Amino acid sequence: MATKTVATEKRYRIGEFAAKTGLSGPTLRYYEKEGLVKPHRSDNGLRYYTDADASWIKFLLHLKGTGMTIEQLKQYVAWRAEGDATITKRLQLLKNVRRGFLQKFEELQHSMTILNDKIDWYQGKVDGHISDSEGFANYLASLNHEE
Amino acid sequence: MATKTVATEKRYRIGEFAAKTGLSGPTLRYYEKEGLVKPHRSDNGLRYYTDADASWIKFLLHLKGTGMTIEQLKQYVAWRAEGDATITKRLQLLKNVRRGFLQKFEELQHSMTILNDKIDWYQGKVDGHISDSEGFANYLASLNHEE
DNA sequence: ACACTAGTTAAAGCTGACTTTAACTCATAG
DNA sequence: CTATGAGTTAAAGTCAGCTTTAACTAGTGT
Repeated sequence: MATKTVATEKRYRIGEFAAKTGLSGPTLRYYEKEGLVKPHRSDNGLRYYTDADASWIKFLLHLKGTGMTIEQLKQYVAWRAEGDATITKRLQLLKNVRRGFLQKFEELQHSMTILNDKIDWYQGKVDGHISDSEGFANYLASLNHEE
Repeated sequence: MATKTVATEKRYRIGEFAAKTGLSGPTLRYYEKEGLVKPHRSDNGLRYYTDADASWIKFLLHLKGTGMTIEQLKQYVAWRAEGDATITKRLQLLKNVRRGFLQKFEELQHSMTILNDKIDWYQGKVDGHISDSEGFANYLASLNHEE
């Protein structure tokens, strides 16, 4: 009789999985309570997570990183659970998220410009390239940057 | 006897100034309590702000936009009030802020890539370019994108 | 056997950044 | 003269997103 070998996927308990994903144990339980992730349970009742769960969490964190709130993620997850019928809704949601994100992104770039200008201005003062009396507004104007 | 005309700068009361800066009245008072902005007072005791205050607020909001917390802004403002002796400290603070910001910015770009890919993937499903069975992980791999 | 570490739950607490409320005054139009 | 609207203060409340606590159980190393 041949022995059947089952390729068993790696099981991560919450501590190991927390380290793997960069989240804390409590945060993982919190996400579970919110329905964002559904870990499995081994015979002894302890949670375990798989590599597939890790990919899922990473994807969620990317969505979160673009500005989606936990509530929006919950909505997304709920639609996902409903199956293909909700694909257009999910697509629409993600497109809305992207619109908001692009808007925020432009503001970030502008803020970055101002921050860089200010750093250059301070650096100029420190290095003596900019006169003691030249104000930042003047300096910005000289760069054709606003605000 | 010639009459001396003083060019008086425009005075904004809190409501008008709130509209001008996009902040709320309460937020302006909150910022004042935190020492981030010092409005002036007219004879009747009401706050007023000037265009210079507006520039200052806009600059603060840009710094805030790059990830500085209110606490960091308070530190910055405190150093500024101490005069030129703290210029290197301020420069250092802003450089630290920039380091953190650039880090976050890269993560944002990565998240953006993932979001775009996901949207394209859904779009492909909706348009029928992507087979019902092709998973997102596969799709990402086909683009040489990770996670 | 006993300590130590990791896990379990529900619930309360925390942080940052405001927002809202309460109770008031002051300036101006009708 | 009184109603309206904007301003004033201090203090309490809100919200998202965790984090901490309390009180417990279960598995592992010496």
